[in-house]
Amino acid sequence: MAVAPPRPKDLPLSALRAFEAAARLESFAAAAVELGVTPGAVTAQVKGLEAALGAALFERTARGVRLTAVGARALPGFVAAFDAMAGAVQVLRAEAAPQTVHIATLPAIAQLWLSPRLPDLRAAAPEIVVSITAMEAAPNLKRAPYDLSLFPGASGMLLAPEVIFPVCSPGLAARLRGPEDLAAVACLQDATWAEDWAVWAAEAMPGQRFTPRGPVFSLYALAVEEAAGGAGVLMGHEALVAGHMARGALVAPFGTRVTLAQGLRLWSARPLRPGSAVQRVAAFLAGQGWPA
Amino acid sequence: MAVAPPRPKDLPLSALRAFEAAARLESFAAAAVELGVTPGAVTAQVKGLEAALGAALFERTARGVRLTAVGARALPGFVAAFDAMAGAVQVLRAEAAPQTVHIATLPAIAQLWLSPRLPDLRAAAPEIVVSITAMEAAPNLKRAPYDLSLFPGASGMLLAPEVIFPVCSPGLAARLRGPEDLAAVACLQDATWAEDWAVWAAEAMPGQRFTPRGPVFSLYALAVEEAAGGAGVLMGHEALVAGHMARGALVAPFGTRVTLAQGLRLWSARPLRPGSAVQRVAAFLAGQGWPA
DNA sequence: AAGCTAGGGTCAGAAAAAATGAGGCTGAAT
DNA sequence: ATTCAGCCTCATTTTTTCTGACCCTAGCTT
Repeated sequence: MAVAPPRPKDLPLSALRAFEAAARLESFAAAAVELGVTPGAVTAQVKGLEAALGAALFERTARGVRLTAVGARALPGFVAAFDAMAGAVQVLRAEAAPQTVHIATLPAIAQLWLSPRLPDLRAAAPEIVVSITAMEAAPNLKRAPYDLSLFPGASGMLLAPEVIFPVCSPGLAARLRGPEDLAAVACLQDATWAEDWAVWAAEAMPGQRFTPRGPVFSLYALAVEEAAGGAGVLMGHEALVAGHMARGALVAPFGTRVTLAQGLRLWSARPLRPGSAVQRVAAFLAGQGWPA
Repeated sequence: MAVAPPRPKDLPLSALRAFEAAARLESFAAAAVELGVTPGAVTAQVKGLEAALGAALFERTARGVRLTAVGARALPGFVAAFDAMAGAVQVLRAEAAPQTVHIATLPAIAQLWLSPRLPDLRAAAPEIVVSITAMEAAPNLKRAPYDLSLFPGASGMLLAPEVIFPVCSPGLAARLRGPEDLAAVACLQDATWAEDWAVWAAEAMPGQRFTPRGPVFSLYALAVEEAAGGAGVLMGHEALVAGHMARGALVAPFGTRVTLAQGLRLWSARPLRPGSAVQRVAAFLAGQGWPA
């Protein structure tokens, strides 16, 4: 005979997630990217939340959004809550699929560094399933569903230093006497490492202005193939062109090598449990010495 | 020119919420009640989550569900995460509507204890909006969106002891010589406090079996009105019938009063910030002495 | 043994929520 | 003045979620 409980419904979780992302990133557009939706969806979610609360959370300007005092005071709790949620999801995933390891990395690293090492890894630990996701920028490991990330950076476990120097096919190399000959050939560039040529030139040709001319690639692995095919000179990252150099497809025509401050580094989302699949994969990757 | 990121989509939050509730309560049916949906909806959510994970989270039996080892290891993280989320929502609500206080209580307490005191509260703090939600059982304050809860219980701040004794209209009282006369009149009962008569009878008529006969109400306030109208004898809760007794509508025909172990108590969801609307309302309620 | 009950499962259809896509507005930077 | 990045709106579409009705099983009751 008890009456139906007309309870005040709670706030929708998805709207809270949109608020948290938008507030943390201080941008609806950035939040939309993070959440994988369109900006309009974020607008709608936040608007719905504000309507439910009866208070504004953002101040909108033509240049973007800024948190109101109310929103700013509420934000830290949500950041913590969603961090905790993501952590719980990681634990759940690990429990559900204890032999699967998810790795996030740059496309170039995935193809040129990680991929050649996978056969050995499979041989060493055939029961581990390695899942690799390529992306342009390192994910927020507190949130994204990856166990390991492999990116150039300044902190984390160093897997290989970043040493760069021009590489090209042996045939093309025969026609290059010195760095000044670069002006006469195509200099392949990669969009991800747009600064490479300038950095190297500053070392190899001090005082001279050098503007590389040649095709720009968005996939470094493709640029490597093109260079091996004789299309031009590419700024090689040692860790990524080592395979091609070892089999003679690429050679270094000049002696100048530049070591970048950041190297290829490994991060883990959470402390590695000894014996876990993640820990074993990390140990394998860390143990990959660099073939001289 | 960057390729569209085909990212692995995260687990749906609503499914995680269903899992958390079902796992914590160890019952899909109970989770459905807590979430305000039908059991079928919970089934579907959990099933979807299990499918996404590729692992079973519950063992189903005809008598209910039990967590699997995987589910059990994942649960604590989700409980913590949803607690944090609810806390963040509370903060957000408080920031958005700092002058609103949400109180959860029994219907009977709402009508017979709280309601008569609201005019004084409004007079003392007219800027505070008090929202009262009646429910059958005390909510989980860590989760439910209430600032204060007012229920019979053993812990929390005592607002009034629970003293019970029979009450009836003055006219009916004149025909009652002693407790044994109760067998000849209607004994009104309330579903929420089904044990009241037995408890009181054990004290007032030791050794005798006493089974109250009379209508059963699911709304105590209605039973009080009926009793005042002469419909029978009701087991009165002092804090709730005081108003009617003060104006003579109800009288206590017998001298035996029984004090229950638990009293009317006030809980708050989180520490009271001095000067906050919640703190002021709590102080007002706590300061309500009991008219002798 | 038959009936009852509590707790889950399933399914089709309905309802609600969320997302899209196209167009518009604003103000800072060029 | 023009461009451009960001946000807003709105109608429409897509996806998710929920319901409602019914079935199934195991433990109790009668």
